[in-house]
Amino acid sequence: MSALSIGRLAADNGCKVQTIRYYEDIGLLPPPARSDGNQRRYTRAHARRLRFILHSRELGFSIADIRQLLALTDQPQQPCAEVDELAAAHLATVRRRMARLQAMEQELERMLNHCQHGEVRECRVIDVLADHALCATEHGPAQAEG
Amino acid sequence: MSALSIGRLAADNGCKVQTIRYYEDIGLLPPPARSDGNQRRYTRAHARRLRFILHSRELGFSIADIRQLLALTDQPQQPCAEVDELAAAHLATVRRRMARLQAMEQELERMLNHCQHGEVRECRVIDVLADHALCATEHGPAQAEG
DNA sequence: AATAAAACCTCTAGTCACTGTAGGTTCAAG
DNA sequence: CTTGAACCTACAGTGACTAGAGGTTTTATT
Repeated sequence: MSALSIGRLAADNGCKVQTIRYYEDIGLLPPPARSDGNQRRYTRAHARRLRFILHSRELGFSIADIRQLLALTDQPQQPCAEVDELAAAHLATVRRRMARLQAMEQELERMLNHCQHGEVRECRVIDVLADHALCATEHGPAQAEG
Repeated sequence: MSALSIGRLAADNGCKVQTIRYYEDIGLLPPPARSDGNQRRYTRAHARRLRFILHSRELGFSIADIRQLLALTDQPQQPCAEVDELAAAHLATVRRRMARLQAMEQELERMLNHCQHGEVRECRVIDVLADHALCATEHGPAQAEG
């Protein structure tokens, strides 16, 4: 009878104790049994589910996506088209982010290369930041989750 | 004599009215003069500063970075080494994020390519999410600001 | 068995960079 | 002079955690 404490579960899987409690709060991890003193005691099923969540997060899936993916795993005999769609949509998002970062990278490189390392008054970095017309690319707005 | 309303300033520069008020709140934009009826009236200097902020944000600089950059522009006769350092550090951050996104991209591609489009029970996407050992790369944790 | 330290508990607030809403006031056009 | 758009302040919410306060339980050592 594996009865993991929350600290053990966290250490085993490389996350913080608070993160596990958070996933329980938002309903991603089912509430585990409790000890006589009200401390959480996890089974291997919990550990599996936690690993799924953590790994999906590492691959950039949102909590909302993961919620859906977990729901789909509870329907093992259904076709996996929905899973694939979710993953494909996420892949597209990742690619959009990469494109934006690439545009940023190019502009940052460009401005650093043009800087003469003199005074701030004549600094190319400052000039470019002050005027988008000096940019070579159309870089969109910044955005979250890399 | 140019006396821009907040709505005009926002429209001219492609941001939201609230964003401008927010930048004032946190001390990035100086409080402008007010009309008799207490509405904000901006000068071209405000517009310039706002564009600097917005453009820096587009290039992925944090508000903290921008605060520093703005402080440096107020010292035009100083050497621009600090500016360059900030930009270089940011470039490094951008590259780290790109590398992480690239790892994600590879794994997502791989799992989608291996999926047989059968049932969830045997879906490669689900399998990989459940077990990091099935990954080809060491992809670190996700993270913010793309 | 007693003690002390480490780990656990709940609850709340903070992070970042905004965005949205409520409830009220002012401005510009007709 | 009226209407409606734009403005005002103040506060709550977003995502995905993270950190802290203040108190309880477990575990290890003596």
